[in-house]
Amino acid sequence: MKPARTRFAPSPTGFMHVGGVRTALFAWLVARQTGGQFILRIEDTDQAREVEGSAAHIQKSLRWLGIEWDEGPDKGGPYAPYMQSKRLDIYKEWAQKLVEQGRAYADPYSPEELQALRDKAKAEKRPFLFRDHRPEHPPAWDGTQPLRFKSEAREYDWHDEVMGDLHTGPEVVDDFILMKSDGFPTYNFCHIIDDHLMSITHVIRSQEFIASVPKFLNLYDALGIEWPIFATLPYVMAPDGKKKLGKRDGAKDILEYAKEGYLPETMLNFLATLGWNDGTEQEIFSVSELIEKFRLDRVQRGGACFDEQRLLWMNGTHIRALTLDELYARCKDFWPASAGDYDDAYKKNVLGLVQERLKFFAELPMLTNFFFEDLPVNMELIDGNKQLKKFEHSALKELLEQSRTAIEQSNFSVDDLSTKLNNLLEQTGQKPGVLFSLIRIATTQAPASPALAESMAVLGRECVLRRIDACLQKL
RNA sequence: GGCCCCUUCGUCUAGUGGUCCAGGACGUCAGGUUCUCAUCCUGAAGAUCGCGGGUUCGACUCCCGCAGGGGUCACCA
Repeated sequence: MKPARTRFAPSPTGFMHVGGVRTALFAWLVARQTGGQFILRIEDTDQAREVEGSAAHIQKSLRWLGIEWDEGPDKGGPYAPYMQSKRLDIYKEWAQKLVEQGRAYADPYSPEELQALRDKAKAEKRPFLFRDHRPEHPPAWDGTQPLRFKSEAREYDWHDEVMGDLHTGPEVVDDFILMKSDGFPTYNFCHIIDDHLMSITHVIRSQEFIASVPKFLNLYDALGIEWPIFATLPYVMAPDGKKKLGKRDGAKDILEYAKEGYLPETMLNFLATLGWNDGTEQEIFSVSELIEKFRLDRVQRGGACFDEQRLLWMNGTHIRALTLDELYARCKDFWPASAGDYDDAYKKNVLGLVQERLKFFAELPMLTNFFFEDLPVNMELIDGNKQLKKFEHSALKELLEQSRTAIEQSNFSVDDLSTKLNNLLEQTGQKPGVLFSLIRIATTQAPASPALAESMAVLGRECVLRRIDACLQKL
């Protein structure tokens, strides 16, 4: 496969959510898979909508995900600059070329006049086409009027890597604005110039642009630019499945997932398999597998719902696949405050016990706090336990005292604790459901915890006995 | 409204004429793994393949129509 040059070209109007990330991901995968380049280009041509700091935020998001770009505003490259607001002269030059060729003209209408024409067409129930209202003698373009493309009404056939073979009639090709009256180009114009100048081979973008492609094709032809390969991605849908996932439907800033302790490889795996599969039954893909196996022509044409449940499961799966050392390094910012004084070895032991229970790192404090601090004795845990509530407190106290004696004699290795615990079962004649529940609650004071012997081994003799004593006092 | 796209279990999907009275995964439910939670394992429920016509010996798969959903028709991208 020839090296592809793909790009992600966001406009800096806010944070990145999963839809944008998926578009970037697919473009990046194509570039990496073919040994080509992935370019980041900031499309900041709408001054009114621009949000301060959002270009930096987008870059931060991509970096967290590991979607690295080869050329971009911060690192430059052979086709710099990579920010459209810094390329205004280039667009002006190309616009001038079109004017000279008679393929662009100054738009003399005021917004009100234009609106009146549109309203009239609508009232008469016929489609509005600007090219039906071209001025006979347009004024010379001086840069203060919008500049329009003089389109050529014709039908188009083209291929889209995702959507297949597409066709439209001449009615969708119309004169559109190339340069706005503020001197900035429109997306419709400058993305074509930039993609050409930057030698972009694949234009990978989301669905909202598909209806405009014939217009773009007409412009490519007028400019004498060869068509790139098109790939149109369907939307990521809101959970209701009806409309595309937007901020109102809970589309979160992708960095929120970082804060909650989702792994970037989870996000990549999840987003890639949301609307794409390799034809096998594989669900979990590493990033390198994704790079190897991804194919644009296996991307679904219909939108796919964003399913948080599946994301949660997938993150747990990726967490479990990590070695303990990797996991430890990744979740270092998520420990409960009470863990502060404990050393790495202890925390690693704790982590080993909760690894298979962790779905996302923000759960770490809830899952591990009792390893770092003595929780207050909570009689509810005993009185509400379906095995223990049948017993009188005095009977439980006796049982726990007996247990303490046995546990005290252990060397606190997991094996020895298990042996002692098993002996205790015989001595007392109790079922594990009773005896182990009692000891587990006494030593953790947590509604849920890892296996008993393992937990006690990590907590250590002093701590276990102290907690049992505290519990005995309340019984 | 014109044009374009889409339509298989609740969700993500496999499936390119017979191997599909439709397979996998998430989720749900049940059982098992000496206590809880989780993991893991096993099992169950869950899709008349949007609807209606064709073509064919045979259609989820091909053709036509319809319906529903989505997108687009900006000096936004």
